[in-house]
Amino acid sequence: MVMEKPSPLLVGREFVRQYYTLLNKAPDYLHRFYGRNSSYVHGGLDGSGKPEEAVYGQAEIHKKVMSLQFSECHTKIRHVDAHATLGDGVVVQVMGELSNSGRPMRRFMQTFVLAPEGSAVNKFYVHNDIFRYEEELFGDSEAELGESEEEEAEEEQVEAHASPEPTQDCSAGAAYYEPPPVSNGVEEQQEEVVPEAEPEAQPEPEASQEAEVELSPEAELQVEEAEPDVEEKLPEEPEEKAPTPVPAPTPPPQTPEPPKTFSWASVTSKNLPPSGALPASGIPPHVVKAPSVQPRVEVKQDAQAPLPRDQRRERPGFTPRGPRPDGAASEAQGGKPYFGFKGRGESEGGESEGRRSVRYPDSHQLFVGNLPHDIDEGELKDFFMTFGNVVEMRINTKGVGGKLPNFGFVVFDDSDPVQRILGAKPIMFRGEVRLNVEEKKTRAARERETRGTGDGRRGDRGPGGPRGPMGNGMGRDGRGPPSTRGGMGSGRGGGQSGESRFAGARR
DNA sequence: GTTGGCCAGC
Repeated sequence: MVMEKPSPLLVGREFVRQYYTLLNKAPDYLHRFYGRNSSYVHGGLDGSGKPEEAVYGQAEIHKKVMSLQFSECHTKIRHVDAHATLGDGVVVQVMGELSNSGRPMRRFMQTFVLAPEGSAVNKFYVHNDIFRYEEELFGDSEAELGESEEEEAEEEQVEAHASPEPTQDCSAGAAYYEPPPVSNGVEEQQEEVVPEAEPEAQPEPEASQEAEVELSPEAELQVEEAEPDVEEKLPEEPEEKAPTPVPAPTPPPQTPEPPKTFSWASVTSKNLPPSGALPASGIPPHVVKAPSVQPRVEVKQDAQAPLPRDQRRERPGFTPRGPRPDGAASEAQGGKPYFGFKGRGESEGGESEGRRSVRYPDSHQLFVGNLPHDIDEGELKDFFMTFGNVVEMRINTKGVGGKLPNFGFVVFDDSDPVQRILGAKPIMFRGEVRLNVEEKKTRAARERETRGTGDGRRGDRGPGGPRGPMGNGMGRDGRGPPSTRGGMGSGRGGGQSGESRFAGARR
């Protein structure tokens, strides 16, 4: 009842982020997103030039994925649409470009149907994944001009084999076609239709209207993985769902032990993502392309090993934990990275609710100066969402005497985006404004700088070179370390990439 | 032009 679910868009976006990150970093684990009856097709043409058919089931999907030999797969996401669909699922459509193995970017469109993973409210698995390269279908002929009948025919074919049975679940539901009692439809629309109008910027939860009723509350709690491993799987969803005649053929996880609810608390920040659109405005759409080389996805290790706590708090995404929930034990490696949100009604592991319990280390925060005066948080957030998951942000306009020195802080759930951004300077906003992005400094740090600049080097970066694995985020400010709980990421070596970049690069 | 807000104990 109480558990509010995140908006479809939010789900979609986070999923997209996780998916393409995994695709980049550990494609061999990609299959874990899928279930036993999932369908998967990833472009390609068969011998006769027809689009390839889908494969079904996690095992097959794994094979398929492996055969595709993803390597250093980079993705630029141009747009993400996500709608609530039957059976409490979410259908996600992604348009973007993908480059595999250093080959040139190719435009694609990909559609996912995320089905709820029965036991818990906000967990999903990929039930359908349909990926097509634009060029393969539009390729040589100008498809857009005349929709020749050939094409239509072709399309039909595709559908024909592409979905022997998975369609069932969806279409079956369609038969009923009852306007779902759920409020989804509503919020859904709001989000899309009125992206900008959202009251997101407000830190105050009150700002909510129908739409974000569900989000704002949990926005406050950053539960992260502060909570124990225990995932509470609710026996069933108290959610009011449509009569779903055929829920989902087999949300595989009938097993009483879902791998682990990945807490996406971080995702649900106080700001609602205004729209699914990425700032195609004028920026380098670095989008989801995974950060640095460091395979931060320790997935590799093995599915069973308990994750060190600090790893878990990084990105609540992959780290597949348990054995496969779906009983299809034979298939490749264990569990699937179901991804999910942690509704506030859900397992908080006894956390204090409504309170943000985690402070983000400076290394996750980015100071952004030289903001246009008319900017609003939604816009800025959208802008930075292309680099990573923006968890919090604030635009500060403590104008001095009428002038508005516009600056703000963007908080990511990880330090990688910050490093990437710093490494990607200059950051152009709206194609014309050069944002002054810097690692957030604390006053102490700045003072130290201003006076103590003894050597040319801007102090405090590890004397041993630009590599201090934990030079970031640990008690730099002399105000005490972020505390056991807040001190995240320090264990992970990744993300220090652009370091040398911003040393000394300030104004 | 410019680096928030902030919890909290020996």
